[in-house]
Amino acid sequence: MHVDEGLRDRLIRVGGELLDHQGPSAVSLREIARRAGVSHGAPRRYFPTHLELLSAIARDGFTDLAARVNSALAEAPGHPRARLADIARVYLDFAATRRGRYELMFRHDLLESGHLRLRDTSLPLFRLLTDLVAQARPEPEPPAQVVAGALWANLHGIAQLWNWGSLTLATGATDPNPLLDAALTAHLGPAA
Amino acid sequence: MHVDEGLRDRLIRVGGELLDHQGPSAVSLREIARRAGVSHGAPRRYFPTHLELLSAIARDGFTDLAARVNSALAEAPGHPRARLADIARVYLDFAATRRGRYELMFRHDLLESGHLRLRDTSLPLFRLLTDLVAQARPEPEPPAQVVAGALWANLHGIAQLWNWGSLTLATGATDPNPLLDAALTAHLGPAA
DNA sequence: CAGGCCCGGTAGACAATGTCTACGGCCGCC
DNA sequence: GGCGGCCGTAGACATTGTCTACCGGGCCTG
Repeated sequence: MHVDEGLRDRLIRVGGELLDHQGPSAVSLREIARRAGVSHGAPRRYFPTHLELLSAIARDGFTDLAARVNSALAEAPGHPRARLADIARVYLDFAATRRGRYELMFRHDLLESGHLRLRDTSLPLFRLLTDLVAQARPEPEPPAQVVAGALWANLHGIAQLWNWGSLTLATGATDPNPLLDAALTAHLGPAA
Repeated sequence: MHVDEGLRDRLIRVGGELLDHQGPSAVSLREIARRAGVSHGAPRRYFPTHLELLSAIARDGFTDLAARVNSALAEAPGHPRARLADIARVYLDFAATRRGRYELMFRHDLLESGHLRLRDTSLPLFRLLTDLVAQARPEPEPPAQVVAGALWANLHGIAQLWNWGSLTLATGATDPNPLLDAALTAHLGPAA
């Protein structure tokens, strides 16, 4: 595979592999070019700046995350509340499994240099979250958007704090699932 | 003031000012040295590596945050639940007001290069959080540590997602307070 | 009081990186 | 058949982090 992909796609792919294998600090423009077998100036033809290439890689991560969420939902449909729990688990697993990717995806300087509209890529996922929250919680207050936002923030916070071990240090826990369950029931009420 | 501070403290201070005024990308070792009026090799006497200087600056941020929390608690004592809300507000305000500092404080590579025990600096704050949660929630399940962890994660997530505008984009909100209130009542029950 | 030592800072070098510019080859098209 | 535009090369430049050699002056020691 990957036989006749253009250089642009190859750069994104190689950069992604580098990110996943060697960590975010290894993803330099020149190293990507080296591994792609081109000169250090070549990427500039497709990505005028280093940040734009990183944004493209991050974008790739968002679509991968969305795919995982969708496939998880497809194979085990259930109550909205159960589906939200599934999404949450996929989210946390993604953050823990593909740390570098996740970190890159939420780098503020990438999100703010919005040429590639990175944020827009995460919007459909949030919309799905909001819809499921609206179904799982019939009460009108607080509005589903607010609950969904708070829940997303909670997921994100758990993922981050867990990933770098702050929570294990503070709580002595060896597993983020109790935290996740606490967050889910806090925002959505008890399961089933 | 700052008349007879040693170079070590001056580097931390100048670096912090640089961080607050010009953003995280401006905080280079050489620029700090320049602004401190010393040669580019001077910092090495006190900080063997760039990351260690950054860690010291981040540490400074944690002590500042702790000071703000304590002063807020001192001037308006109330029920544990109200105090938690105060802490949360201070936390979010800190993250929004001193963005660069906050970002630096939670850079995983700083937290992981634990020579300076950066994480330990945030521990007392978390302990305070846990104690207040235990007082505000008499129920034994889930344990206070878990609730405190989930709440902290939620605060952190709100601060992050809010800071780079993802939440305003997704929810159209102009104020993070509804999210914060939703999170607080979700984890701690309704106010007063 | 003299001499050596070490602390704290200087200065230069080095590799690596991101960005910019000039160049070249190769393709297809008129 | 020539020619123009796409795509990649190659070299330069400033900047950064780190390393090493150096040095000046104050302090302790003899």
